[in-house]
Amino acid sequence: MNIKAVAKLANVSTATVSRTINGSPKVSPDTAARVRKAMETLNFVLNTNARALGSGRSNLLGLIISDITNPFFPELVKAFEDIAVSQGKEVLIANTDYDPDRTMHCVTRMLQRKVDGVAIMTSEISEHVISFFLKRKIPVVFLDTGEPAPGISRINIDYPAGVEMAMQYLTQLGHKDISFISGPLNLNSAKTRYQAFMESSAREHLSAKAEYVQEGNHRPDGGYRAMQRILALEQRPTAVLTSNDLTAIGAMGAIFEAGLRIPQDISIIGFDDIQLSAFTEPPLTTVRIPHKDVARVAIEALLGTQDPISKEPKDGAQYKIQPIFMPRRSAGPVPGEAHSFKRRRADRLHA
Amino acid sequence: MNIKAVAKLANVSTATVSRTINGSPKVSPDTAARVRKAMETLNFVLNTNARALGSGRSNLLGLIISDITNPFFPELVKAFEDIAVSQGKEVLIANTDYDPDRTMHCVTRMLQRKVDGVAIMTSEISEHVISFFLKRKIPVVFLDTGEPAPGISRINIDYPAGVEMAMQYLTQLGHKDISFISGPLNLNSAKTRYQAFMESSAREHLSAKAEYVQEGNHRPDGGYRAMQRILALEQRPTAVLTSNDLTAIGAMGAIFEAGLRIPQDISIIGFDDIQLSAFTEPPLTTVRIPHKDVARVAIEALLGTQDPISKEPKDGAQYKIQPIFMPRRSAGPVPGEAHSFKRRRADRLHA
DNA sequence: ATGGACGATGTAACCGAATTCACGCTATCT
DNA sequence: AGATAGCGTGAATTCGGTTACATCGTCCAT
Repeated sequence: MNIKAVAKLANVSTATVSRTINGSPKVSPDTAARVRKAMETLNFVLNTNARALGSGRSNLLGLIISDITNPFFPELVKAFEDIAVSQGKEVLIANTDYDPDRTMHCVTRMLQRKVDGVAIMTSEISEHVISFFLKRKIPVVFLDTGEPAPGISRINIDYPAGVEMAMQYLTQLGHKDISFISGPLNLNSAKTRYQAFMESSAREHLSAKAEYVQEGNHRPDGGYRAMQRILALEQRPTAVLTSNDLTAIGAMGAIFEAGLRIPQDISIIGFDDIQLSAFTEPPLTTVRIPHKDVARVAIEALLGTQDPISKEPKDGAQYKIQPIFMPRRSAGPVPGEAHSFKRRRADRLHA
Repeated sequence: MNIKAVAKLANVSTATVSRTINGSPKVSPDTAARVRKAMETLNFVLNTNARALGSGRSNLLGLIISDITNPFFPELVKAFEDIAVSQGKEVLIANTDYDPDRTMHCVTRMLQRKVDGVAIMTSEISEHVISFFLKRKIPVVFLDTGEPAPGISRINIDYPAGVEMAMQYLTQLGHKDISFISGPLNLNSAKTRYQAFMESSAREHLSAKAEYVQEGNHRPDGGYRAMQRILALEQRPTAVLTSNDLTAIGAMGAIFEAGLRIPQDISIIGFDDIQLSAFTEPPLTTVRIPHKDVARVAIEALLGTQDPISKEPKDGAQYKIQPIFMPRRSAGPVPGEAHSFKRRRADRLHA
């Protein structure tokens, strides 16, 4: 069941078999046919390990994410994988669970498997780790982190713009007291969004009380608990912005349990736009991160990143991705004021 | 940056380096230390491909799922990965997207990478595919499919029991007209649940009208549309059972949009118990598939499946996993009847 | 003293492909 | 006819580890 057996059966050398497998043009059509038939009858399966070893190329793209349990990531993974496969690449997924030890383990795995490139979609990677890849001339693309640096492509989601859209929407609906539920603030990604909120908040001259910002954990239970704390505040905000949809959904649970209505009593806006957000009750108004674009750009950065001639990594390109505001029904006019606010009907299916 | 360089620096043979890496007991402690220091200073990273090729073992466990976008699977993946890593194995994930072509592609990937075992968590694999693994003496464990066969371990979720629990719960609340939203009925997994529903329905002598069963697609939008069809029925059912939580959440959207209340006007029960189900409004009553148990048993089956002496696969063990009924708030008494039904309060956090 | 057992290490074959280089054959040009 | 180019093919090397087997002391029992 190896190339040698195929070669013997087809009465050619192993080199010819290898060439046939790889679609080399310098194999005559009938030889190729003979080889293919031999592979067929032997049920031949290529050994990827041997191929990678022999050729020095693995055909693998690494994808490091923080938490596969957060629906945003599977959606991203799927998009990434679809594109990668269409380019003849495979994907190696690793998740860090926000844990530095595990992160290091993920990086090691990528290195060990000799990936052709890595997309790092978690910001919890200390910068010095990058050098591991750079030293080996492995293209890297980062989502959403840190300073520009030579040789590193970065995809930046324009969080400030996203937050601004949400804030604009809310202020236009008359909201002045807007709360924020952040992710765990020891994470860079969470800090970025938090800062965007603070800046926008200041720009709009809103009351940015310290207790208006509560820390969640990017998961529903964190949003639930954070919202409970917010609801217990003396001066309750009329709107809440959350750092991701999961948090928002958890927060909605707490709001309902307090006997309040969304959006009549309190408005809420999420971030990410996961599939389910269109199906909550009410459907969640959110800021979509266009994950397909992210995936597309990431792969483009990875595969286009090597100068085809010198094989040296090109200088890292910087990409900026614009979030898209998705008005649904969880955010409405501030209570007690008459605003024209149209309820939308069929907004669940056409996301 | 290969073993040879390390060997030279540490002044030993490559064999000794290899032994050190693999923790062989027959390396003297100080030699091992010397080798390790050499690896350190050279920033040595093992080449997994070469290792796999040389040793014939890949240390990889394959995991084939149908749709990474359905939150049930990431939860399963995570559990599986956690356990695998604790056993020193890595996980290779592949998803079929319910697509036969892609399924074949997944199987090929597993074969090519020479996995040490495969957990097939999608039922959309034609039985003949198994022979690919069996022929190569690769342990296989199936979730939830087909007939017992020698050499194949199977994990069977007791769907009939799960459906029965839900049905019992509903009938005790007075429901007689119970609808079912199935998965795509061309899939085995969906058919299994559908049949369980039909049998249970018959057992309870319920009106199993044909139009009470509507086909979804395992995703929210399918549940939404299916529910719209059900709501348009002349005699509307008072309760709906769905084939998974995603479907249930979609269906809830349709119910709310029709101006109905859950559970006062209509009860709904899901299947799976994904994280989010505790945070919908109302929290979703569902039948939990204990995914951690599934993962644990799967790995146990895979790793324990080879006779340690003969290296022949042992006869496939059969495991049965009992679902767990999770009463929350989306199912209540049949409308118009007085039933004692206690609303639960803090059921979101303690899933 | 001697043979054997054992522990630590080295030597070299091997895993299954990819790839370089050489070679033979045919077709074309002068 | 002889030089030349090109195409299809094969032999042999290489990739980076693992591992069976060989080697060499050392220590102990006889």
